[in-house]
Amino acid sequence: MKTKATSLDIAYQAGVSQSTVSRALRNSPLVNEETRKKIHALAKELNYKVDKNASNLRSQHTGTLALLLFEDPTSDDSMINPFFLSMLGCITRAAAKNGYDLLVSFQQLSEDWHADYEDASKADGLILLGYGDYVDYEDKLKQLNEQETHFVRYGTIEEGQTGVSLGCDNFSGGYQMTQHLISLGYQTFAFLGGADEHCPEFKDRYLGHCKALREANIKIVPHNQIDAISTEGSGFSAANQLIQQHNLPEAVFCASDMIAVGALTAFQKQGINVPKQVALAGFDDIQVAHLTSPELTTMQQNTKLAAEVLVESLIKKIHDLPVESALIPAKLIIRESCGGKPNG
Amino acid sequence: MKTKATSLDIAYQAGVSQSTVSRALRNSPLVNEETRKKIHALAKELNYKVDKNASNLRSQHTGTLALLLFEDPTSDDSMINPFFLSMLGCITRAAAKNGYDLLVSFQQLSEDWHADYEDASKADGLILLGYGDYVDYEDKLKQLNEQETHFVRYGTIEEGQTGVSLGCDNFSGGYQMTQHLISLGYQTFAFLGGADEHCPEFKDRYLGHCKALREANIKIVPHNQIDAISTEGSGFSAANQLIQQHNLPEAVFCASDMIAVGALTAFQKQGINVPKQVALAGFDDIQVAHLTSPELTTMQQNTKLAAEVLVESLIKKIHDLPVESALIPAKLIIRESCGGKPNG
DNA sequence: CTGAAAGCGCTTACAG
DNA sequence: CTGAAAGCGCTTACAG
Repeated sequence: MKTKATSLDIAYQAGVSQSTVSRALRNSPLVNEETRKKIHALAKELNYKVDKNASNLRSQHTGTLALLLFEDPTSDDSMINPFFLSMLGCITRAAAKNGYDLLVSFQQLSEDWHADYEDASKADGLILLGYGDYVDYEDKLKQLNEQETHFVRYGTIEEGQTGVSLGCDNFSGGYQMTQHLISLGYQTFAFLGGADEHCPEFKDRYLGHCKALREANIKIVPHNQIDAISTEGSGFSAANQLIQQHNLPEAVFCASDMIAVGALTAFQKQGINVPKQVALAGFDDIQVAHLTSPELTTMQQNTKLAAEVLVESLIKKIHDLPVESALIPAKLIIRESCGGKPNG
Repeated sequence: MKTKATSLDIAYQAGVSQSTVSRALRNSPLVNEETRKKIHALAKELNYKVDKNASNLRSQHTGTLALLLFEDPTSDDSMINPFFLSMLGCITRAAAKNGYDLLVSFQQLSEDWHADYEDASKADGLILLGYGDYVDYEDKLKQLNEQETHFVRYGTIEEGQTGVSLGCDNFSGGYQMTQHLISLGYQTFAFLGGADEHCPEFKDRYLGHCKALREANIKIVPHNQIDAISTEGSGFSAANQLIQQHNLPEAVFCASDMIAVGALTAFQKQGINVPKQVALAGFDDIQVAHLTSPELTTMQQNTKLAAEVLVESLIKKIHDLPVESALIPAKLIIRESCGGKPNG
């Protein structure tokens, strides 16, 4: 085994003290330009890198962010929700852009996630991501807060909730989509997706949906709201249940694209044409949304922006700057699955 | 700011030495069962976690793996290749299963990736992932090897290559798929995807394709191999180029599903029916493959297994155990896009 | 601008 | 089974 170079080796070869090497490497203005250059050259030559554990231990911060991804326990073990996977990609980029490393961890198993990362000095702060049932997590979030652990979560904003939450404007998204469907002339509706406090983002989408319906004097049919989690299989089942109820509505708004994709298959298997016999809309604008046939009309979440806001807010929290919860607007993407004229 | 509990705090409260606390917390058999329990209880009460930086520094290993994801520089900035995103998910799981944390990093920018992680004691080893142009990287890999940095890469296996490589059996995959197409009665073929040393996995798929063709005495038409990288847009362009060449072949084998998805759109825009007028096959079996219409016949990569092998091999390397390069078989998934009878 | 010294919070020989 | 002590490789007051 080769032995790794340390700052002492460099100090020895440069004929300066170890402190000076440390300063030079961090480009402290306290160091003479020439010695600084000499030391940098030597470091490069010896393939020296500052030991992160040592510097973290000494300076008491890590320069890394931990992303904790909560998965729907019911979802297929091998598959991660594509929306979160894409968020993960954007967050990694955003973290790198801000000079932080990113530790990624799936959290369906560990019970101790609320403490494992920042408390163990693995990360300076946590990003919580997932269609998590924050009702269940609330206690742990409280505990995080008491321990002064820095965290931000991606999700809904609620009265009196613990910590900072960044999220998509689900209510307005549900509202906009429904208005669009109404403007297309549809009169009867269904909503596929859980709508209670255990799936708060879906609930907000549903509430926005209902608001648009009420404004247009369209009756809300309670049994046309059918629970589903964000998987194809769940969307498939929910759509089949809807079909069996008879009186198929003219338009079906799904709480997520994954649900919509499953519903699309269900309709097509029953010989029900989308959009001619039923209009179908999703939410998220994941990649598959424009690859189905018909292409899916949906509300686009701006994952890149969301990731940046998440990372930047967390960094602010780490530096004890004030951060507010905030909503990120969703954008209506009109394609083929609802009839009307596609705009993109 | 609250001050974090240290092992000394626990030692004080438990009335033992700090060494004993350290031992107890790592469940050393050297510690009396009762004191062990007392210390664990105290740790929980005080919300104590072992400081990773301190323990890593002292023990000289990190318990984390770094995943370096090389992206096709030409691909859309906001979008990560879905195949690698799914690998990422599986690798995170596999790392967790083996008790390691995972540091994730995209590497299109940094020049120093070959040293940044293990040398800085951020990780015990590196996983290299991406349709990377390993021709360009070879020098850096050599350097990694010289520094005795532990790494494994996901990719092709080549004569005299540096380090351990795990990958899909692309050659056999290309061969199998082509045999399947031939068995369906197709006589003329195109291959969409780069086939030179800069995209070694595509090249192997192409070589397997050619072997099957030769065995069936089917002429290989060089201008029917059209370069493409693994994006929809590139697949779209390649298919359009093929269409403009006239004499559309009966079957088009795409080097990846993303290419196939783009090609499908191109064919459909030109009113060319898939599979009636042209059969279309992909590779990877990414999620969208079964959502297109017609559903895509493809070669499935076993991402879960690949991730586990990758992680386990790297861990072996870290422990200086011998590791061999290995190929993971791909599986033919017959759906609709090539005609014939779907099997699943 | 530079150096000597302390100390971050652990793990691990060493001695008992 | 337990404790006292050294030391991992840095950063950072402190003194000059």
